[in-house]
Amino acid sequence: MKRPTIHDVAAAAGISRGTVSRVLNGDRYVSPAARIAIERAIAETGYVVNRNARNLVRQRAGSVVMVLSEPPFEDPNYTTTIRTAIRRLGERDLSLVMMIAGDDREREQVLRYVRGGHADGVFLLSTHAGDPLVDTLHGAGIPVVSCGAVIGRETVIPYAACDERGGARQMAEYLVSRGRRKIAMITGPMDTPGGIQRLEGFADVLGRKASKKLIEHGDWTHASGEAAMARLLERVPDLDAVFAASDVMASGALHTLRAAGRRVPEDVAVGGFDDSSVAISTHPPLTTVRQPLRDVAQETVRLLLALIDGADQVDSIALPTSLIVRESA
Amino acid sequence: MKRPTIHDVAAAAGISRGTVSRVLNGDRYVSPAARIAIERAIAETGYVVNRNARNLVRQRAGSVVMVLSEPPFEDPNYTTTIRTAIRRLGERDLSLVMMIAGDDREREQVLRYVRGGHADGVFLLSTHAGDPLVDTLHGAGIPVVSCGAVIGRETVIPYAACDERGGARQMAEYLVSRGRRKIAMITGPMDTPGGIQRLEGFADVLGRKASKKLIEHGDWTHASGEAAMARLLERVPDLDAVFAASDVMASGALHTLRAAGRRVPEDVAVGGFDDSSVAISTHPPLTTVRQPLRDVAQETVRLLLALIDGADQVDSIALPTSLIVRESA
DNA sequence: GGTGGATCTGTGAACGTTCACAGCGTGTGT
DNA sequence: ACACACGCTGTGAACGTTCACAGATCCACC
Repeated sequence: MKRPTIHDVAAAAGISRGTVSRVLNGDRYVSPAARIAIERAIAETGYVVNRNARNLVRQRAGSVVMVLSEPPFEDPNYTTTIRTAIRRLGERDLSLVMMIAGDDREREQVLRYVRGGHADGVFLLSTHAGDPLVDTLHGAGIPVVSCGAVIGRETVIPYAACDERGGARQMAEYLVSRGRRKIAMITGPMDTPGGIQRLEGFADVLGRKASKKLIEHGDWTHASGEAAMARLLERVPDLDAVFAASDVMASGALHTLRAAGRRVPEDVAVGGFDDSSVAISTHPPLTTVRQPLRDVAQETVRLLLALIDGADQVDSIALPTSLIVRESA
Repeated sequence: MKRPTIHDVAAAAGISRGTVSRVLNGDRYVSPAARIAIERAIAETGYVVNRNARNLVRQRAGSVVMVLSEPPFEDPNYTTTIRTAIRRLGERDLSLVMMIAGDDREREQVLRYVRGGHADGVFLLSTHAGDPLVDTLHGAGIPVVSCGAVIGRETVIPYAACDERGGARQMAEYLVSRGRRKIAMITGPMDTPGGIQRLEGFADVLGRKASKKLIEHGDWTHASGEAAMARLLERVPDLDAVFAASDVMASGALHTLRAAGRRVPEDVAVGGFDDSSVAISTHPPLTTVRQPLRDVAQETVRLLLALIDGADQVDSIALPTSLIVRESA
């Protein structure tokens, strides 16, 4: 009934526990005979190392905590990121613990968890500008990385992200190349990298044609896309294209455009961002910008592992996006 | 630099570590004076209990593992479920470890993890019929629950789920009540509860009108919805309604219908299931069945906690769904 | 044949808790 | 006056590892 310990394995193999520990940890200096005997004993007894004991003596946690921030925008990307992170961390025998840092109580909980040494590293996801947790965690002396830049802390928290600005440029250039003259934009919240940098990329291409009149801000939701589109139409009735900083907001814009009697893409071209599941469910399907989500997650983990392994500095990285042309533009 | 231990707290408070441990764990039999002194010492030193040491001696893990199954269907529901689970488990100071069980290697990893005593319970998510992990985990003697029934193991693995069958009945009844006569269905995979039970609910209402001709199977994807709809149209050109077992498949059906020149809902009414983010991004927005996702996750956790606390049996539970009427039907 | 370096093994201590036990006052009932 | 329960406290052992150290064996080289 009781789980076998290293002593049981040692006894079964007729060898001391020190040597068992050595083969467990892949030390050299173990005779082939001992190794074989021990491996057989491990198989026979069904022994599995007790992580609590190991981590206790090693003063490590054996896990990484992924911190999600509220509010819970419907982000279909989370799943991919989580899966990828689990995979990569698993290869190093690190488990992934999930935590939420929505309110102060939860932030406190995360901090206690990390301060208590229960995690070897922190993986931030969708943390927004000014989140107090960022500095406290970094101050706690534990490796912290972010999937997507943390606005205002780009130099202190290493991150992997897609090239937001470049992706927006791709879309803007495409719209221009299709002969659109009055191109509006619905941005994300201006305290997120996706909000800020996608607008920058848009402005890069449109130059002074990207006037205030043609810019509206949303909050990533469908409803905010609808509303922003309505304001744009009222202000600039003759616009002939709109670039929404997310597919979900683009689908909101689509609804407003349809209600206003505009045809897409004939009258107004619509561009999205993310290539999420909604991109193919709209009518017409969205031309959008795809993020290399898997690679981004993978690189984020790589940075974190490097930090955990003792690197005192790592370089943030931006991965290229690709334009997915469908029927909306 | 070193983290303070219980000894440091004891020294700072001038009391033995036994008493410190007692206040840490909320024992009675601690004098008010001692309690105050210790609480101050804890605050002063910034002490946080070392979970590895605690769990080692208690022979517990202090965490629950949530097992995701492949393949990675775009399921926007995951995020809600994960968040809710984290919240509820956090209240009990249990952390949530995520694992993937897609291939044999990963299943082996999960098993080793659980067998090694690294988890106090297992939370299954979207496990499909015949997954070998289910029996092995259950056989390992660890509490296992599932969010959504595990087909073929309904009696052995307790679960919380939405009332799939009832939800499908709601939709079918609604379509009938709106005067639809030839109602088709696009089901999910028949080795999932959503696939099987939503079809059952449909059949409950339609009776022998639910002929083979009017049933097509999909695999939850957009593409499969498109294809199934095409087959249905070819076989039964005069159908006047279709119920897809997921919003994503419904959006695929919508595309096929539009391509075939059918108007929705005038010619063909379309119903979905899930009320996911795609439901409002389609044109027209989907009439669909909403699952009480948060409650389902919450109940699943409740079952698991009961099991962990020693209950030797708990009752599975199905929560009521609600019909969300939009424009597609 | 002695010295010294590999290679391999066993042992004791440590990691930071909890828990059972024993001990000690203090009051209460007989 | 005695026993006894009650409230509270300190101590030693245990949990299952790893790690540093010391020792043993073997071989090669001078």
